Amino acid sequence: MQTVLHANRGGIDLDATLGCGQTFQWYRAIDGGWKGVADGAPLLVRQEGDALRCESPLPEERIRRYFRLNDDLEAIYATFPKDEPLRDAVSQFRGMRIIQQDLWECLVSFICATNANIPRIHGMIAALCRAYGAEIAYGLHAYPTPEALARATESDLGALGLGYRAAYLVESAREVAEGRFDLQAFPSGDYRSDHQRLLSLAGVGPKVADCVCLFSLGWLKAVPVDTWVRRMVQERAPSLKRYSDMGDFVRDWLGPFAGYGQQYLFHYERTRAGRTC
DNA sequence: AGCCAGGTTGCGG
DNA sequence: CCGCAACATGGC
Repeated sequence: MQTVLHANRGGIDLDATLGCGQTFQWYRAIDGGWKGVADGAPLLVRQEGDALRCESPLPEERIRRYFRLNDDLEAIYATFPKDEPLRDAVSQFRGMRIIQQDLWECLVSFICATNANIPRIHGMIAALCRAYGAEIAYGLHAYPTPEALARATESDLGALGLGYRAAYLVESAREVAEGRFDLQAFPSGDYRSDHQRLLSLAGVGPKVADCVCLFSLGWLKAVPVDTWVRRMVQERAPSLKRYSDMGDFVRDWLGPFAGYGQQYLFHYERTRAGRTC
């Protein structure tokens, strides 16, 4: 079915939202829109001003939640510091929204994302979905379920070019498929608790756990400290070394929506450095 | 060609 | 707790 969904204050910048490195299985459609998978279902979406024209079997509320269309971006921007890099980033990508992805999809994405660049992450996940994900529309594959990946072997996934991530993915898939790790327990209501529990999965360290907290669990204060964020922190606080200290520094710097601010800075720095994907 | 990439792990101090 | 090397591979 087709629907038009209007974004809350701040509008929507769909290209930035889908292209800023928080999700990796969206493709530009011929009409200038995007096609992809949201919560396991196919979704065609095109921006029309401050609204999204969508075609999907998903109910409207699921799509609104996926794109966080109810977030009041103007209110969030108002909490940001007046620092120059962030002001530039916000003016350049006004309307970019943190999205709220399915937990397992998000885990798969960011376990694969470790120590790889964004174009390569696209390729790895595309190969994974083609090989192990159900075809849910013409040419469009869903993410593989935990059960499907649990049946694979490390060398099966290695053949897809995942490198050492293959072993982590199979191990974590088995933890979930065999009931030792309960996805339904998230979110718990406490950011620290969610973050710590995610660390027990193979291939999930503090940074991946923060990506999941921010991009799936809705913890807008979660700050994934990757190489780009680390560089920005070390320009301002060269003495900081520990992951948790750098995260706390960014939360202190950017405020209660630090995860949102971090994403604007991340995308700004990366595109400024010449990256286009 | 060589460095870098949305890091994590397992080791020794 | 800390620092550090190994890890597998492709993009640029």
